[in-house]
Formats: sequence, structure tokens, C-alpha cells
Amino acid sequence: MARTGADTPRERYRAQVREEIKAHAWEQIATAGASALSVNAIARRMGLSGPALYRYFAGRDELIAELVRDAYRSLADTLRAAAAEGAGLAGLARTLRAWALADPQRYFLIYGTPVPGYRAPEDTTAIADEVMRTLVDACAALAPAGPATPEAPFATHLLGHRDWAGEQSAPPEVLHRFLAFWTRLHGVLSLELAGHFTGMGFRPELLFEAELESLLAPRF
Amino acid sequence: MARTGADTPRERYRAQVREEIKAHAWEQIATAGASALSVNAIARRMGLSGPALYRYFAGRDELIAELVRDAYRSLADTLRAAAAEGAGLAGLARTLRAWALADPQRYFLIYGTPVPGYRAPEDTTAIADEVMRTLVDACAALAPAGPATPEAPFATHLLGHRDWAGEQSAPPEVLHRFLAFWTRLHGVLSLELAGHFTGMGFRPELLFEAELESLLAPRF
DNA sequence: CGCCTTCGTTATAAGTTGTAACTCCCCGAA
DNA sequence: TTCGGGGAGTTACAACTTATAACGAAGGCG
Repeated sequence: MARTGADTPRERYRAQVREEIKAHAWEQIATAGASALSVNAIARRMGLSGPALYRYFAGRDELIAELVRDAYRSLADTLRAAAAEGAGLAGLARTLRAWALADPQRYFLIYGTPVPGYRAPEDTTAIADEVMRTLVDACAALAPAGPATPEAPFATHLLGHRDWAGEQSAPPEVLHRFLAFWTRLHGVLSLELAGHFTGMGFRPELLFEAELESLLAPRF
Repeated sequence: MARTGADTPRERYRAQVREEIKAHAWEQIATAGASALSVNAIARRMGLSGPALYRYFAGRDELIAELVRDAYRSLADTLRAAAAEGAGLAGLARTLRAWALADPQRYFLIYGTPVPGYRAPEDTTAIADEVMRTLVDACAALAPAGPATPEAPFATHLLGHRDWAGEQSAPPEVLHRFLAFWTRLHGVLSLELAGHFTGMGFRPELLFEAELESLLAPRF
């Protein structure tokens, strides 16, 4: 499962300890949030003393960056697996929702409040692009090259401005649908996971389904 | 402007210092995020020594809770003022956007990643309800009591489950439009403010406008 | 005018991140 | 099998944080 780079026992041990550190970190994040993640607390729970963990991660920031990378990786793999099993746009939406509900703090680690100075490393943005590409592909597969509606100012704007990751860019109609897909579902999910619907007494999954339905319509 | 409770010189001085503390806190949050807010750093910049600030706030958490309250207050006042000047749903949407762009970290303080254990105090949720009511009213004013569409499963669900703040609850069609309004605009705004659109090369305000337009349509 | 509250201070405790220096042991090569 | 090198883990330490306690000073209020 865990693809370790080299085979030397030292490398294997090192990779194993790194995974154990990350496991404790996730546990801690799930219960107290990422801002409360403490290197010392992890070391304590592992029976190690503080500075030992610095053999494995340059510091707290690098550990968090690694967790972000793993979160993106998990999401990308989950969505790709669903797509590979024939899930359409609706299936991907529900897969995304299930993934987010499984660990809200992991979702927020990716799509939550950003740290003002932070810049995601190259490999992480590459995985983020992989997520987007999966969703764009599903959008493209939904409406098989439907004729662009003439009155779509945003789509015509997208026609000229799409420095997208994928070079073979999808038609603007598809990109517009993808952006609506992404932002609408994120809007419902993030507010639900943050607890802004509690006390309102309705079932958030029905709002999610209603938004999803709006996205599947010819005119979304 | 600043409604100080009592008139005694001590009270006036106290309120003034509290405001100064909060001003420095906002400055710090805007540049480094809420998680990096340091009571000691604020005290240093004010020429005071650490524990002095504990005369004014019980601790870091209470200070942040106060900032959250003020952020909600600012948003509620801004939206109410816009509504009072005749702004409709579109005007409120653009007002919300301008308010968010003016200080992204302030927006995230309200709608960003939640701290797992945190429960907003009573008075804060009251202001949050005020924000919602303003938006619900604008949604109600948009379509003057249009006949409920028969095929609207979420609207019919809302009919039975709306433990809303306002007792005189709006019709489910209106509530559904409000929820779509809130979640769609938040979806675009939060992803934009978090920088997830940078490098894509399109103008986020056009996506915002496109989503807004979708919300103004009879069938949103 | 004097008291008393409140402010701001320093000292301290218990945390945190992160570095430095030292030991020790394991792995690999001769 | 033995020996050396390097990585792992340790303690000690610096600098920072939140927060409390105890003290002095200074102000307003009766």
C-alpha cells in the first residue's frame, strides 16, 4: 500500500514512522482543527520526546504541507476511482460530499481559510489540477458538445481567458458548468460542515441535491 | 459613533482601549490570519506589557469572539444600509462581495474554517440571524408571491422543516431561493478569496455575476 | 481630602516551536 | 565477524506564547 521509495531497512523504518506521525496528526486535526496541531503533542502520544520528530519533518509547517498534499491526493484518487467506475457528474458530486463528510477538517484543510502568506508547492497544485480535470471531464461528458448559448457573457469571457492546466481546454460552456459545479457544491458543503445550517431544521443533503439538480439542467 | 455604555471617565477610557486593542487585532489578522493572532504582539505594539491586555479581555478566545461579533455586526449593518437605500437582491449580492473583498480575513472569520468545539454565543447568532433575515426579505421582495412550482422536492421539505429565526416564516420558495443565494455566492466568494482561482486567468467577478444572474431567474 | 478601585507592572508557571550537542545503536562494508 | 559511520533519540536550551498572581501607582469618587 504505502509506496516507499527505497528498500533499505532504514528507509522503510523512516517511512513507517512518518506515516505514524501523520496518522496522529490527522487524529489531532479531526478533533481540534489544524490550528491546534502540536508537534510536541504528537511526539508525546508516540512515546517520543519533542525534538525527535524534527528528524522526520523540518517543522510544523512542512508537516501540515504534507497533510495538505495527502488530502489532495486522497480526494483526487477518490474522485478518479468513482469516475473510473462510471460515475457521472451526479455521482462525482455525491462522492465529493461523502469524502467531505467523512472528515470535515480534511476538507477545510484544502478548501478552508487560507493562511495569507502560504503558497502551495508545485506538486500539490499538480494534484489539485488533477481533481479539476476529473470534474471538467465529467462536465464535458454530460452535455455532448451542446451548441453554445448565444447569451452567455461569462462563457464568451472564458473563451479568451482560460490559462487552464489542461492544454486541450474544454469549450467555454463546459468550463462554465464546471465552475458552477465546483462553487455551488462547495458553497453548500462548506457552510454545512461549518455548522451554519444547524438550528435551521432542514436536511442539508436535500439542499445539496437540489443544487446538484440545478447543475445537471441544460441551462444551469 | 462608538456607543459606549456608561459615561464615567473610567468607562470611556476602558472602551477606548478595547477598541484600540481590536484595531490592532484586525490589522494583525488581515496580514497573518486569525490563527496567528497574538495577545503579546498586540500589547507590544501598543507599548504595553503582555498581561495588561487581560484587564480588557479574558483571553485570546474572548478577543476573537468579540472580533467575530463585530464582523457580523459590520456585515449586518452594511447589508441593512444597502437594503434601506433600495438595493434589491442583486444590489445586496454586490454589497456582500464588496464587503468580503474589503477584508478577506474578516469574511473568513465568519464563514471560514470553524474550530471544532466552538459555539457562537447567543448575541452573535442573533446578529447572524439579522443578516439572514435581510437576505430573506430581499428574496421575498424579488418574486411577489409567485405560485410554488409543483415539482420542487426541496421546497416541499422546507415547508415542514423551517425552525427559522423569524417566526413569520417566508414561503418555502423564498427560503429555497435564499439558501441558493447564500450558498452559491459564498461558494464563489470563498474560493476566490482563498486564491483558488488565481492562475486560471479568468475574472472571478464575472463568475460571481453569472451566478447572481442565475439566482434572479424565475427558475433558479 | 482620603479611600478604593482599576490599571499596569514584574514574576512566574506551563505550554509551544525549533536548534544544538551528545549518546547510542543499528546497518553495511570490509 | 568486527569495526566504522551515520541516523535516531535524547537532554539542554533559547525564544516565544497564553495566562495567573501579586504588587505598586495613579486615578476618580464620595
